[in-house]
Amino acid sequence: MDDLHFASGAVVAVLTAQPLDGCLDYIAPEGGCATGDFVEVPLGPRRVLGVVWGPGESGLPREKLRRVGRMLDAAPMQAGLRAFLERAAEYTLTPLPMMLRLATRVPGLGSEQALRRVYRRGVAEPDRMTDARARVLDALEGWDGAPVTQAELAAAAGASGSVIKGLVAQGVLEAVDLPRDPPYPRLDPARPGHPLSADQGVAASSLRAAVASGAYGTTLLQGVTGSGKTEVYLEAVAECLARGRQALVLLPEIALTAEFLTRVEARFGARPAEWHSGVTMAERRRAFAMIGQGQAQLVVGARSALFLPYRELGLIVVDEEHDTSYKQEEGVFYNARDMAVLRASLERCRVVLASATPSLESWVNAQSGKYDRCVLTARHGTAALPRMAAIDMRGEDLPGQSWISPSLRRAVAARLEAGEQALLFLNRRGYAPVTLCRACGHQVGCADCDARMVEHRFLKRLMCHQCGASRPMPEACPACGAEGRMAAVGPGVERLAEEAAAAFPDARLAVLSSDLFGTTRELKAQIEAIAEGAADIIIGTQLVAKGHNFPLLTLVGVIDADLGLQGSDLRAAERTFQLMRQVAGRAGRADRPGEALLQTFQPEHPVIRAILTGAEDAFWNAEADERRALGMPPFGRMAGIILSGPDVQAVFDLGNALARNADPLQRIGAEVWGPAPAPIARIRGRHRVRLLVRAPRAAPLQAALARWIAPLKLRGGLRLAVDIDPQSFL
DNA sequence: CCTCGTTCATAG
DNA sequence: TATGAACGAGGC
Repeated sequence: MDDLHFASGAVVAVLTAQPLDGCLDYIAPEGGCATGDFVEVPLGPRRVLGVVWGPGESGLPREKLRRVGRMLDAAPMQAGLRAFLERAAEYTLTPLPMMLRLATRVPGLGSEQALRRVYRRGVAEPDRMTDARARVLDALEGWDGAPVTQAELAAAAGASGSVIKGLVAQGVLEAVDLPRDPPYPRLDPARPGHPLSADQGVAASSLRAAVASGAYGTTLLQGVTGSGKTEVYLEAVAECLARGRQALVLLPEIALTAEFLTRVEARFGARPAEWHSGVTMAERRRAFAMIGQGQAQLVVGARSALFLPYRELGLIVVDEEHDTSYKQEEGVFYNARDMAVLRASLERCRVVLASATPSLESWVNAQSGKYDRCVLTARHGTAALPRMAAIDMRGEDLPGQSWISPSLRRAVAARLEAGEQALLFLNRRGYAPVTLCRACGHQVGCADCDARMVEHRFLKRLMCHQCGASRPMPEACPACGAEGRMAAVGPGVERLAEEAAAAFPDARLAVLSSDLFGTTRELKAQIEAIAEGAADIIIGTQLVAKGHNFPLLTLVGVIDADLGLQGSDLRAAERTFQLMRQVAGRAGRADRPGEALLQTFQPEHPVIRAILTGAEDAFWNAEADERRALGMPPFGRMAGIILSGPDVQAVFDLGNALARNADPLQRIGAEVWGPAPAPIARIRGRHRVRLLVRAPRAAPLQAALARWIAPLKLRGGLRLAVDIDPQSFL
């Protein structure tokens, strides 16, 4: 994408962030403009933000065009980012203006750079030295030349602002106006890092070499839990910074950034820029501006950080690359891991995908040689990998309404005796997954969707885990009216906690489930307390699998290891494998290997076997083969199903039906990303809703849709189009 | 006949 | 998205 300059009066296409289909043509302003310039353009009665995108393209007669309003004070959008937005829009079947919106979501873009007044020592001497004046000058001395505002200086000196004013009037102090957003402190890549093990050293130097080559490439950094992946990729970051290019580290959860920032500070001597939904408006504005000026060397952020205007990006790290939170399923649908690869390929930049349990796509790409691969086998700082074993539930004598097998119970008791911590893992929130009436057999379902309601006893409510609806726990059956006959069926973590409390009355229990904590801060505090030994038994859902360390933990018991294997979900096996390995990896400490026990009814199931033996390659091979047999390439292409019609309700009904009842699509190997909650566009009177599908070739997808949709009766002039991405960048 | 609320097309 | 035009219901 070349940068073009347009003379005043030329016709240019301007991309706005308005919900249109594409660019609009305008007349270039006095003094001309260039591609990438941020401008303000008239749109109807409004003035909106836009970016000059290229030469005019509509062919409309000149007299119908309006003139670009004014140039905005922001670094022009570079060709790399513009190309990225275009390719990403194509790939995710998103209108380009919506992509621009992702890249311009920052307050005050284009408004005058605000100033702040700071003070430094002037040439004059004070006419009289008073106590307060001396304190001010002392405080200024102690500030070491860094910019200091009046309020800061007054507070440090314990004097009022008028003392400072007085000194300024005499020329003892000098006021200077600096931009409000200060650059980020320099990171020092030359500082010595953590000492690396032999394994880590090999991986680190290969990543350093890859970054140094200054070319696009992707490396899968695969390392078991505790093998020290972070130290290794921080070496790649160091290499990138040393070469004067910017680095981006993506993390799946905001909760993990605080700890990571501390590690960066320890490694490079200062804190990097941060970008995620929890960052304040002022800090966002600063980060956006500094990244655009190349004054932020390292950015740590969530997936949206991919759309920032880096000056010279040299490295993107996607940590925990298998994590499903990288999938954005609202508004613009994308997977940040894929978009990282796309952006890097357009910026001659390196990508590092780090995970203990890579996604199938990444594994296949590494296997086929498309990605390089670095493997860390040894654990760092911990004894050894946990010992894995199955508890065959067919041979366990377990009374009804209880779920902790005698074998597991003995193992937990032994750990408690030794003063160690145990984790009971059940990936099911709430008290019981099913609530039914013993009088008529009715199962309480959700009124808004087709899922069953889950009892949450702490909250005394029924909740729908699919759509979030909730209602008070009913006394009487909603179907037959029988009083007091509602029964809980099956276990959730809350019920498991009840059982554990009865079985181990002297143990201190802690339940970790995402719905039990109001704020991330409360959750963090609880996790820290547990890590320091405030609980003997932890009972948790998949929350505990996500990157938090429990150094005292030596036993993990999985209550229902088969849970994720039911259903026709294409990724069921992959997800179960990842989850089990991640949870098991929590067990073990420096002086003592851990143990993981999986309760299962099918110990011979290939997924369970793979989890137990750690035969990952064989497992991934089998998975890849299975998808090939479905006619699906190991990683699919994106396809969009676009529903369009004048009746918005009809469009949504069908969109939801497609997303929720996606079996026919899954059977042909397509992974469906649910419909956007709002129409993506309303064009020429027709609403459009789009589902995104990672799919096999177009033909089977189209055939499956036709078979499926035909009997659904398209209400209200509904139309359906299937749009298959013509190429894949991977 | 006027006012209010809602729906709908439209933007260069 | 945000605006204004168009329309219909209801009040005076």
